[in-house]
Amino acid sequence: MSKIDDITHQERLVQAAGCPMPNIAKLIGGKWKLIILQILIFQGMKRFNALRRLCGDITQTMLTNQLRALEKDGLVKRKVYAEVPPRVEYSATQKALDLTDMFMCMHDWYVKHDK
Amino acid sequence: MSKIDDITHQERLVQAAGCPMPNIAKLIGGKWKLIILQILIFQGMKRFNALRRLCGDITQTMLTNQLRALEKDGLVKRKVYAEVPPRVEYSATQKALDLTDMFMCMHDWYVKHDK
DNA sequence: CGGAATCCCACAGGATACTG
DNA sequence: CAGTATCCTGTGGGATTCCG
Repeated sequence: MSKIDDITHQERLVQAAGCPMPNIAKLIGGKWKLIILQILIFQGMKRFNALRRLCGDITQTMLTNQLRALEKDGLVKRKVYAEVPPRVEYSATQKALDLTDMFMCMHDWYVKHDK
Repeated sequence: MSKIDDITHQERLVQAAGCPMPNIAKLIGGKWKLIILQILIFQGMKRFNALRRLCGDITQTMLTNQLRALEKDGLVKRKVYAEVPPRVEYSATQKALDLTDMFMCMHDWYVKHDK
């Protein structure tokens, strides 16, 4: 590792030490948000009921709530088609896609320690 | 990026897509665990009351609970000194230190999107 | 100082029914 | 199909007290 990279790394360490976790928890905390985001980020756009099935045993109400919150925070895009029966498609925004690295870190860590 | 690196990256993406988030949430979810871990990882060993102050307004009971849970999951080391008054020091285990990358990802993401 | 024991409650999360 | 609208419950988290 070069000297400049080393300095950059140290700087990132210092910065990360002060990162406000409560703010992050507001965005991606709770029982379902990471699950929903993982699906939309790695599997792409999904319709409501498809997402519902992939989430496991989440209820309609809860899925709606979580999706609304994620949408409000700019993590999920909601596209409604004017059709009958109705069709609504959910997908990850760029902001959500930028969490890909974090998900991979989590996965690598999980595999290393708990698999 | 070389071809082999590219394949590795693709493979990591596929793997991460199936990473069980509920299991991870069990380990580092909830209101306090990420905060506690962040302190111990980036600031090193802390005594109980020092940790308490750094956490903000966490109660003794809750801090004890969270530390016990983290210790049980191998994320926190607890060292008791046979002194009067008692002294207990908490520190991050290697398993917790391996979360450093994840914290930096979170921080970079937070800075990019919400700072 | 660093807890354990108790009691307590708001609210995250869930079950059910109804609807455009 | 993709939602609301209600009502309900469990538990994550908190306040207080006591203790070695």
